[in-house]
Amino acid sequence: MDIAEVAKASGLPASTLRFYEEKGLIQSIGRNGLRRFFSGDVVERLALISLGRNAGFSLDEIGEMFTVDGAEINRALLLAKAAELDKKIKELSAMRDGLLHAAACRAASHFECPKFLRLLRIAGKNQVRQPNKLKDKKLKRGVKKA
Amino acid sequence: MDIAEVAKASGLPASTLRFYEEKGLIQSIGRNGLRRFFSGDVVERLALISLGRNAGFSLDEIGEMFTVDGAEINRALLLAKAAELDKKIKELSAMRDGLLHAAACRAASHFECPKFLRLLRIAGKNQVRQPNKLKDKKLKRGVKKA
DNA sequence: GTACAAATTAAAGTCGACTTGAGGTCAAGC
DNA sequence: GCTTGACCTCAAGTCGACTTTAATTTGTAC
Repeated sequence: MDIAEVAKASGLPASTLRFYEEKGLIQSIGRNGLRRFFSGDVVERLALISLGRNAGFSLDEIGEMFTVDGAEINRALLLAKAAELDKKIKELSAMRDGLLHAAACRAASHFECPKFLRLLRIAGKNQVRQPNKLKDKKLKRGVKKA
Repeated sequence: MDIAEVAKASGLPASTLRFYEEKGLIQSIGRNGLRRFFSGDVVERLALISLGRNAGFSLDEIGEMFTVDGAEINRALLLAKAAELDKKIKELSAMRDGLLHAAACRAASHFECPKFLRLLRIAGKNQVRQPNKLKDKKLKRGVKKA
């Protein structure tokens, strides 16, 4: 497939595909003159990458996770990442419950509501700071605002 | 409390506190000369902000969510954000299961494993692109690498 | 054989969330 | 009365993940 086809199939702009190739996340299977040529597999790989990004992993992490070093995958790393996600899921659940409660609660300030405060503390447990995330901004191609 | 006390109590650097104030996320209750003076409440508010960041909301979103416009809170917005989190939670769960499976599965390439591919597709449903997230990098103060 | 849409490169720009740096103010201790 | 350390402001810098731009270079259709 040429880059335009991959772009259409994956929903990613060609510039991103080139960028990913440069980072080593995907590979073109050759060139037709200057033009890259990709195997169909790249589309699934891109899906996996998008998934990882969506789950909050950086491109570098994704690279580590899904590269076969030799023939042996980094199983320990995958398990660690799974555990990370699990923790994150618990935090998000607490946050969601907090929001739902805040929307329903009648206390003028949430800080006066013991239930809310309790959720705050639960969610605050083993918290991990991170740059920025989730936010859906540049959902230009294919995906519409949630 | 002065800024150093808030910094210690919240685990955030003073520079961040100034930045948050500038963005309108927190307020100092006055000045002692040049020096800001904060009420103790700000610490809980900061906890809430950290929580929101951790859940993937941008500072602007957090501002919208937890500002009392008039006396009436944005309940609809809170519900919408809760729903967003709920979706995210489902995606992360699928991803986690995918990782766990990948770590256990014997197929040389995951792309040959139907179970993995199925998880891929499930998680890929109503996906939402986002800038970058989760990653714990600048966890300098208080919080250690996960 | 020529035009042109599409691909290529390298470099620079963007965005959010902070951090860092330079230069200045001020209360307290010596 | 002067140094010091904590705080201040404003501007510029950083980081990850891309995007944009400008200047080419084609493959392909006519």
